[in-house]
Amino acid sequence: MNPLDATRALMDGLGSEANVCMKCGSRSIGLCAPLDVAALDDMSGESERHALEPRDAIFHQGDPARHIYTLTEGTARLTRVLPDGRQAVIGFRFAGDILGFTPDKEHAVGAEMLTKGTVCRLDRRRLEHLFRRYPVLERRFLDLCVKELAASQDHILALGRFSAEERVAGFIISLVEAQERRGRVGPVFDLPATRADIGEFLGLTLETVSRAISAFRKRGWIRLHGHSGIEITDRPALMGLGSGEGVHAA
Amino acid sequence: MNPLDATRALMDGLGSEANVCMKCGSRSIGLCAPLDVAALDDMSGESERHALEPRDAIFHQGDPARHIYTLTEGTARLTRVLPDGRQAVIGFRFAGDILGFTPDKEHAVGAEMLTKGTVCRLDRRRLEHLFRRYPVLERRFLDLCVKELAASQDHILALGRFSAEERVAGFIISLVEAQERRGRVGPVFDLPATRADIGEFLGLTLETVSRAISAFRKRGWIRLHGHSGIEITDRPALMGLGSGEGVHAA
DNA sequence: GTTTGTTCTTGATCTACCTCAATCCGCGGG
DNA sequence: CCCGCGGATTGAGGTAGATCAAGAACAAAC
Repeated sequence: MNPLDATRALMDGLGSEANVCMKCGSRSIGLCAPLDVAALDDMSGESERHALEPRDAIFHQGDPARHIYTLTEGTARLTRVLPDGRQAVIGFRFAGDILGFTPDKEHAVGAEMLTKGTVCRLDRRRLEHLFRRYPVLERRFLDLCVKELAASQDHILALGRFSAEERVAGFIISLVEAQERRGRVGPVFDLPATRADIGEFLGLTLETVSRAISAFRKRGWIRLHGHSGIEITDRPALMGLGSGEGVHAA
Repeated sequence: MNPLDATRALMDGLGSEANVCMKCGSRSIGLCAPLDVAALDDMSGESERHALEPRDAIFHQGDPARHIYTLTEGTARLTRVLPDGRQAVIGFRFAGDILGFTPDKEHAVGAEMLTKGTVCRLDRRRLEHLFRRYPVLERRFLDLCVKELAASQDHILALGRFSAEERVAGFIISLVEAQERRGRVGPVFDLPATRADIGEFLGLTLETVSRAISAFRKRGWIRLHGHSGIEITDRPALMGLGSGEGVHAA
């Protein structure tokens, strides 16, 4: 069921390699950022890397929450399904983000890859040991957690008070900023998700998302390159709309 | 401006009293829950208690975030205002909850009391020292943070996918559960907030909240006692609606 | 008990977004 | 090159909830 099980045999060798962590592209932004070389070496032995394809699940909603994951490459989607089948996208995650920490015994959300990528898997108990050995790691974890909480509050604000266009504009801006924080430059970037995914994230339908994007295009705020490529041509306009400046926007 | 400043003189004596923490009603549910007597004694010297009246601000959006607060008695509201004046209620907080932690230098949200109550104020830097002295405290803080993150995701789900009645039902249920976790029993409990506050929390107008509550009353799911008193007479019905069972609800 | 102000309720209308439906685009395979 | 299919776009009409407006219930002060 879980594709990680299927790929385990293939990847097991990698996990024990001495200095995988040293080569990790997310070393400078993820959980491990504050660790020194010795600690990273230690960490290599505790973690397993897994390569994943688009649409692969990292974990399912309801799975026992035995591991914590770091997304080291690629983009993932956090989803939650309701008893009656409705689905919501809780968030998107990028290289360096942590996935799967929960106070409960089971995952309340599911996580699936949107692109190819890799995750780094850590046993929850071993992480607790690591916390004891490297207090700076626990501090880092707490920081990331508080940051995520702040981001959640932004999203709550957007869902509760923003119009459709404001939400889409804010989403595009936050994506660009997330990419820039990870070193991506250049005017055109890729939407990692379909209109349907974006809609489920923003509490809108895919048609409404599409209409908002079309409106931005017609106003000359963005240019589209294929379905997923977006070039921002009027960033201030987009930012103004997406951050709640309301009708006073320039 | 900040009412804490105004009441400081009045309360300063209290803060230095040796064993305030021992008498603290929130000792068993708040941040300090895992601390032993010696640590609590230590903590007493680091924290200041403040009594607050309804509508008093604990801190304002934009204030420098120099302190962390524990709400020891009463109910508070977290709000956020947008550049154009729109306001959203990000959440409600009860005895034992922590307020005001943020990764930034300024508070991104404001916090105001809805009832009379008391808060316990801790300097952020001193808290870091305490973390070093009592690692169990940092662990506790992390736990509370992760729990809050899970609650935020629930709220995101509700705002994005729930109908007005579902949101109001879910809100009432979550309130009751929060009260019960704090020892409150009995069939009738008080809504801590006005219809307007509830609406701003749920992304609805006060009229829509009122209509939902009226609908529940007409269905015999609740009885009202004055404006804020609610007695739940059909809890399964409310829970079914409020947890996303959709049209299949019994 | 009356007054006064606040909060809540209920009704009528309006609108942003949803829903349903048709067409279009872009990309990979034959 | 053309086909086929999963997305994306665009249009037309419906609806949940917003908005505007009038009263009613409640609470606190006198």
